[in-house]
Amino acid sequence: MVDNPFLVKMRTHGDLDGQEVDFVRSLCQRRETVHAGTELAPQGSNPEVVWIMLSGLACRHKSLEEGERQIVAFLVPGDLCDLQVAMLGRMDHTIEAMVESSVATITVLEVREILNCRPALTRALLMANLIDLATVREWVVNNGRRAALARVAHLLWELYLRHAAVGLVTDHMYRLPITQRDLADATSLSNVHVSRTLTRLREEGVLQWSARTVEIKKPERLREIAGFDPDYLHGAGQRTEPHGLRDA
Amino acid sequence: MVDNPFLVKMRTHGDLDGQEVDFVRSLCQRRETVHAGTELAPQGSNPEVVWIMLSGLACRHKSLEEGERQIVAFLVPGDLCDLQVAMLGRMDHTIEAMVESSVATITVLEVREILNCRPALTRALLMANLIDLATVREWVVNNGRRAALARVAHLLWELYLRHAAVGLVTDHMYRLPITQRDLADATSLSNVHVSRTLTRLREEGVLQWSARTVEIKKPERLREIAGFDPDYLHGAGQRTEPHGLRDA
DNA sequence: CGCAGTGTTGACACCGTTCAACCCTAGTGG
DNA sequence: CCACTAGGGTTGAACGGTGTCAACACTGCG
Repeated sequence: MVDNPFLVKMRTHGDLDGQEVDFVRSLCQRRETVHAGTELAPQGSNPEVVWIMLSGLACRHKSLEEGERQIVAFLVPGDLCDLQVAMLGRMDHTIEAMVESSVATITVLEVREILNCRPALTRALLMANLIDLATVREWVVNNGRRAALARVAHLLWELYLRHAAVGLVTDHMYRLPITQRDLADATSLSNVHVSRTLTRLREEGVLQWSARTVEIKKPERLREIAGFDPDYLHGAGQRTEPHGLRDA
Repeated sequence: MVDNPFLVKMRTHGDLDGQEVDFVRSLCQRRETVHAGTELAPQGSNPEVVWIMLSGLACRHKSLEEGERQIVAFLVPGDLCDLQVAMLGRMDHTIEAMVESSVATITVLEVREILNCRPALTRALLMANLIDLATVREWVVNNGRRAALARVAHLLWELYLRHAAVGLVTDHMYRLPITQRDLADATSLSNVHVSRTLTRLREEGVLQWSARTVEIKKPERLREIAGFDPDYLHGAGQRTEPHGLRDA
């Protein structure tokens, strides 16, 4: 099993001392397993806790009339959701687990304690928040201005980097246990066109996606097709070529 | 002249006492006038201050190859930019004034002071941040899943509500001193198609846009065309029908 | 007056959608 | 062990919304 992905992420956003590392570990004690389809935070609800993804995959999505929906973010292990909403708002979208996932819950009180007494950790949380914001902005650009091929490539490359950043890439492969329809809902394409687009990427030997696992075969080419500029990840994707980050 | 729009906005996000009101006013003392086209924060820069828009209009945008660009947010009076970036990051996009604008600058030190000593104001800032985030997400939905007519309608209605929330709507009119190309860059459409779409809205008598001023003639119809759900503004757009909010 | 930027309109092309048929696989139950 | 089913993926054909290109109109300004 890899190390706690949330801890890994917090460490990349700032140097935590031993005490703070212990504190982060203790935060992730209260765990819960949710199965695929569970709505952690339905639209309209008032969450009283903040979730930390420890394993699995979740997404934020908004649905419009007629069953159409748009996914506006993926939550991978290490991500945490809705610091602000838990403190002062109502969900304007839904957070849903896409596969069986393990999450830790921390209370608003614990969050306040962090903000008051843990400057290094606070800084790391702010950084994570900044990256989340930048990522949504990049999605506007991606879904708005790039053609289907680049768009799908961009998303799969982003997810590759984000998984790599928390040690979840092995031999250029990461798990992506979602359907093409989910990918379509994230890229604002139709499921049919996502299928065609993936076929093209596969035929060009850029990547494989089977058994719920994405394998990047030509990283450089994929990045090029995607027109990817990693700035928006603010360093979280710097280990673009993870070397032997195996489970251990 | 209307009241300080930043103060108006902070007050809608929490009850500030007299002392805090004074403090907010004092924050907006150090003003600066920037002309159209000024890049307040170019991509790649490390801002050391936080801006507050007092008048005018600005946008965040990212450009791709070949001069294409995507606007990812508009900044109207009362908005403030980049709390987090000023504290810990580099700009991954550009903030640019679209017309001559008046901005106040506050230093990172002052921000820290607020976070440490002004709980009500801190709360209001967090709320503003939450709404900014929710707004970008809504843009993903808007640009990704709605047809051109609804998309343009949605954006113009959003801007209507946001101007109303800071007292900048009079007789269902607000100033929007931008070009159709700007609108196209925000909605991920071409300028030509924006032109056609606006013509349709005009022909249906829903709105007018001339002399850099948008006049909403059939609010209910516009909302309907847009498929607008105001949830994401978290109450900031509740005064949907401002009654005689005249300059005074 | 001339110019440049902006907006409008028409013709046409194209990317992506929709609809439909079909395949493949995993899971279920007999 | 096989038959059946359901969901997901693939492929083809036709349609349509939006982009592109181009010409022209309008406006404000030097």
